[in-house]
Amino acid sequence: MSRSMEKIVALCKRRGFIFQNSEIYGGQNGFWDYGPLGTELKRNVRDSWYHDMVAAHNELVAPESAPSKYQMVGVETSLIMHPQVWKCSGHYDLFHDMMVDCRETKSRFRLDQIRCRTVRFEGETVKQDGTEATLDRVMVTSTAEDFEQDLTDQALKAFGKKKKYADRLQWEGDVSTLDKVDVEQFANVVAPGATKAGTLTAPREFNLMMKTIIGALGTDDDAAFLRPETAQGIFVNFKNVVDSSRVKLPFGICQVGKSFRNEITPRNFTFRSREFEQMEIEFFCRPDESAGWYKYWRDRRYQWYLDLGVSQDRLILRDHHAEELAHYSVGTADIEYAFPFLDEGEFGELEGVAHRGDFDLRSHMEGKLARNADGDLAVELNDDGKPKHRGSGKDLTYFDDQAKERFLPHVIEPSAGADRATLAFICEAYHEDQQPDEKGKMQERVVMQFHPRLAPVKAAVFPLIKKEGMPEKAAEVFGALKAAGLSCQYDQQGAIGRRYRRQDEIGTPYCITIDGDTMQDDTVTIRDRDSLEQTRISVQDVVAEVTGRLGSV
RNA sequence: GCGGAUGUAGCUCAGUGGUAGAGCACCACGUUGCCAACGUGGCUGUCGAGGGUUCGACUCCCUUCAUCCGCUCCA
Repeated sequence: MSRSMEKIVALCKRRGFIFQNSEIYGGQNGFWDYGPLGTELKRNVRDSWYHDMVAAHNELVAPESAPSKYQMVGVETSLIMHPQVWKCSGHYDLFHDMMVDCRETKSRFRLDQIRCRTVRFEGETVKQDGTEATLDRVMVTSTAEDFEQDLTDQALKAFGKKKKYADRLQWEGDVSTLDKVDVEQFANVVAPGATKAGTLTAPREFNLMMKTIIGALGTDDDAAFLRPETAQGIFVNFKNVVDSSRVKLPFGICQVGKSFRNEITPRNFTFRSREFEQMEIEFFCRPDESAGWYKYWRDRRYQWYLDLGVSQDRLILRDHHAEELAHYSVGTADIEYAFPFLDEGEFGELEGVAHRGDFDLRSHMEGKLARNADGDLAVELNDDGKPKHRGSGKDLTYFDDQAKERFLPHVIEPSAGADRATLAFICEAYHEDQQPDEKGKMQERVVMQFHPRLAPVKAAVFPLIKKEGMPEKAAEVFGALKAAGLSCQYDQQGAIGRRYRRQDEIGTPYCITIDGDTMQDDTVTIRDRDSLEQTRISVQDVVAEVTGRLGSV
């Protein structure tokens, strides 16, 4: 079986799943459009998620393996939020990085992460890139953890000296970081790992948040951002939801919606896009119960993909290592899929389940948090001792009227990518197999083996031939399926085998054919996409048979 | 952002400094009638975009956009 990404992308385009955005104008890097079938598919992904997580959740019964009963509600919040939201959440600071590229080593660095120090070596010189000049004083750099040692190594390497001459280096000034160095000086800087000086480009700002302007006469003062995640819309509405909807801890607030990030390198089809859709849950619970809920959501969300047909061989639940954790996170697990565009043994993130403690609610209460010298989270202060980004000042604590306690809930965040999930389901569905044609000769078949709940078209209806009343009868059956709310296609074009193959290629699970017998005894055949098995059923049972086979949708 | 490759019909691809091609798909008619059938006929192109060289550019040159691969980046 070949799962080459190229073939999957071609099929997506050919059959109207996914198109390049603005394609007739040459395309737009990092943006994709869903065609008719892709729209149905993605809607089924979203609907399945919302149905399984929220709509069908019974708050009166504790699911097996859940620590207790819980409630689930939804919100739908605006794409653009108050700019202060992003300052307090930490996105504003973290998304604005000054970066430099090295022309020699082809590597890219965050300016503030490069340590540097000026050095000379007894009249020895270093070549300058792009000129004939030789320098007797250069600034060496390091991104290593042990930068003191690394700076020494870099300096010796630059001057072409052996390690034993380390004590003959003449250092000037203290170790600094490159963001504090004037750009004019960059010609004398030896980049990490480089052999010549002056290979760094001028620093460029990488603004990962998408900026926009509010107001018809908007100036830069009216700058706002398109949200880089939907989660903050939930956090800032936490109090509203608690005050308005009689929810009691533990409960989750869910949201499905678009988010935007200026990814540096959009790549791999829809996997890394600049506009993408998230399906997020922020689950609020008592701090002392948070570990149990974290485990519950990890397993629950992993199982969700398996239940929708993703094979266990290609789906992993991976706990982050301690050093991989974001500064606020107590624990994070990724649900990852072995996409065909990745190397063997590599996985791409579909969803992150994070234990976020009280970080988010606290941030919006008190202001932007950062780790202090003791390693505790505290409001980040400016040099003048005032909060760097002031919070809302609103009380976001929760009063537990059973325990008579007031506290800040902890949060478990299962954050799924709707486009990534859709892409994973597409990749997972793609199969090539051999099926016999009418002469019994084996023919290559492309079949999208979508789980029936996700299949963009649930059933297709064919009259075996275009006359003898069959099209009319087929139209009746088609009408009944449509009236039942099922996404269906009617096709009387071409040979029957070709019509089956067309449906296989878009993953339609069931094909219903009206033939000569139908006209006699009012029965039709229903053909299964994966087994090719045909069963004869009564016309009046068609809707019940199809909905029955589809299961709960 | 860097390096390499690619871009021609709906799809897969050929092509040459001198009138744009094939197969498949699609549509119509006929024949057949349950797994990519056959016959006949038909439709389809800003040769990714912009500029330059040339009498003439799909072809040569420059720029640009997009996709893929490798680096890099990814709170």
